[in-house]
Amino acid sequence: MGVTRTPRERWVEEGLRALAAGGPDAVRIEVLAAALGVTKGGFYGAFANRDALLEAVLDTWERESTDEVLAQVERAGGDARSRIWRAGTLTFSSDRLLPIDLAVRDWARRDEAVAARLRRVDGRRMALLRELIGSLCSDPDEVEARSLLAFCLAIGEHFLAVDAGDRPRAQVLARAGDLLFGGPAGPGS
Amino acid sequence: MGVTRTPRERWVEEGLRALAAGGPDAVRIEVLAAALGVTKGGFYGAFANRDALLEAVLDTWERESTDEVLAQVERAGGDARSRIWRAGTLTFSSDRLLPIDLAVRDWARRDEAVAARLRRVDGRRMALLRELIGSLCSDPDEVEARSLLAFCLAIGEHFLAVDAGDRPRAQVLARAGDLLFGGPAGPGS
DNA sequence: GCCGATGTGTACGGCGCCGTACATGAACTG
DNA sequence: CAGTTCATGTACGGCGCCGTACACATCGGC
Repeated sequence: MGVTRTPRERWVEEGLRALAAGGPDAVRIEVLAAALGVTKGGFYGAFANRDALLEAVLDTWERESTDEVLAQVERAGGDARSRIWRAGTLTFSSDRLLPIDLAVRDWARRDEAVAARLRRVDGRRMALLRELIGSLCSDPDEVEARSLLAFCLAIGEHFLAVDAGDRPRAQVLARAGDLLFGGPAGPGS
Repeated sequence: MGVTRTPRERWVEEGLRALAAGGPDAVRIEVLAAALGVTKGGFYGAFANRDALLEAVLDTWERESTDEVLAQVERAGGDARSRIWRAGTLTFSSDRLLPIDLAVRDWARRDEAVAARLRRVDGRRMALLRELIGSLCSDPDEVEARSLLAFCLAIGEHFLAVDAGDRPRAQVLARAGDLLFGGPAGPGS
């Protein structure tokens, strides 16, 4: 029997690349095939159609963004502040996950099924933030507000298009982190 | 001479609608024409091609998002906190501007010319925030951090997909606003 | 009312893509 | 070495869209 030269994962991998680079409309079977150096002939052996590929792409993204990130944070341990930082870094400083995340986030505005997935993912992320910030701050309303701010900072920072002004972006972000996780306003730093 | 039944502004208006609903890929001339109840015949009298329409669409968005919003804020007056709130509301609670803004923000990730426009727009918005928050807070580093947080909150809040948890979103946002603009941590409220 | 100018409908060629049908060829089996 | 099987190449029909060419109609000026 012939060898499977292009198994599902390779299509998914290339699909993730295309999604990250150009959004869901850029996930074109014939384009992916060309990028993989094959024709689309074998695609329909691995997937029923384009939508099935998009589902598989989202499955992979969801698993990597939640289970794998949370497992790594758990494994590395550390105090609350460093866990927050690690979770944020793994998700939003990753050349792999970040652009996919931003693309999915926009996609979710137009597709309710994608929005439902994103709610699951963001829900788990917020749960982690609430838990960790809850150990730094006692007022539950304030925990919620700080968690939302932290998440919005992590996301919004990448959608924002401001030239760094005079200050380096990293320094401003560090200062913002102080405000949220225990700067002068917090319960202790 | 014939009457212009479908002047440039109507194409631009419909283009903005399509952009807001489905991103730049959804701005299809034949689709807009159908929505306007005409054929694409007249389009190429008003525009050289599809790209020219997209430019005009962005021009309109940029003008409405900056000059018009800033003029309204200026006209209405009020103290710093209420001006911030008004600017945010005009931009990010508008059924018209908000979805266009989110679509442009994603588009900018893939198109450098769009990114440059967005930098101009966000730059003017951040300048306003710096100025207003600067009147509430003296430390310039902290002004920068709070401005960035405020902007990220305004943007990220709409890209986030979290079900409200137990608390109503508006209440959490209000609490976050307190943290940024003069809650217990601020220089005075 | 007729004429020329101008906006729009219609028809066309081309392109890129989807999904299907079938041919091909490579690997395993005996 | 022949037969079977399976992944892939190739060819095709269809669709939606872009941009062009041209016919038509509608209006202004005379």
